[in-house]
Amino acid sequence: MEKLAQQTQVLANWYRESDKFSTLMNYQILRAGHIRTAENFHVRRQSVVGHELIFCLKGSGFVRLEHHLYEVKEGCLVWLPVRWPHEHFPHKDEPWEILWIRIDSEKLSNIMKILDVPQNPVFQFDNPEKVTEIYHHIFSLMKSHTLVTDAHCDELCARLIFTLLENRSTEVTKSPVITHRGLGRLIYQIHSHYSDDWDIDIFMQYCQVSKSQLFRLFQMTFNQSPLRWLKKYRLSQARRLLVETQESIGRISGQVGYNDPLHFSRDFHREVGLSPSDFRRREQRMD
DNA sequence: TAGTGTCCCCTGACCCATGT
DNA sequence: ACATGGGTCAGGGGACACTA
Repeated sequence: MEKLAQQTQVLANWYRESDKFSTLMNYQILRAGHIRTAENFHVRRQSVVGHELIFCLKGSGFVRLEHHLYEVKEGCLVWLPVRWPHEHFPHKDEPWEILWIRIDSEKLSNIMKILDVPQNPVFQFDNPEKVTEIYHHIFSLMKSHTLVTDAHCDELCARLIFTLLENRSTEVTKSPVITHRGLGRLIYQIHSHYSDDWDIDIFMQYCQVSKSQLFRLFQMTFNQSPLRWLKKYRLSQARRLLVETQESIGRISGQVGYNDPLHFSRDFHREVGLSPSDFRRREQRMD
């Protein structure tokens, strides 16, 4: 089929100044719009205020954040913390049509961290129509600017954030149900003493099972092997310590159970995509 | 038949040395 | 602080056996 040369069509575009109404709300919508892109459409920015939530209505596109490139397919939403250097552009073969809003709120940085957006900014939905509906509802309200419409937009932003939290709750906040008594005992011990020297033999002793049974238990409960689970837990504690304290990387690596800071740095980089010091700098920049 | 244990082999994590 | 390469060995998982 012959491909027609297309131009980007801006189907809707709104801009809001911060004023006495908007500062009353939890979420301030700064910009919003609906764009049908051509293949040459490309946005590249160093830093702007707020967070952009881009929903891919049709086609597909890409976003780049912190040197990582993510594909965004039809029915997916990407959360872009636009204070960081970023870019987005459509797939050449099927340029995307997007609905987007740029919102700001002092709460968003924390919500973003809880949702693990820096590592995983793309959201997929079982029911994307629910998200589209929220965008269109916001757009219809953006046409007028009153205290009532602003309050309504605030409610819709909260609903959108709720949808994202709900969407990711299975990955982020759901604790696996631990039915095995020995495994429960082991997990409790690790949470209390995660910096101790743990190995498979000690795991087996706590659980009172053989090695293969231990692996099966971890696979069933956490969908990963015992030491991989331990490593992820230690690195999550390291992230917390890097943000909450000013301890050196070497000291933190020891506190979370690594004998070798180099080994810690390498694992951290693999898991987070940044070195521990870069991660700390970035988190401090966000506050 | 489901649950569990044993054996065995390959992979990759870890440690160390070295360099930037 | 971080990267890289090489040697070592524990982890991981498949195949099969055992047992209640």
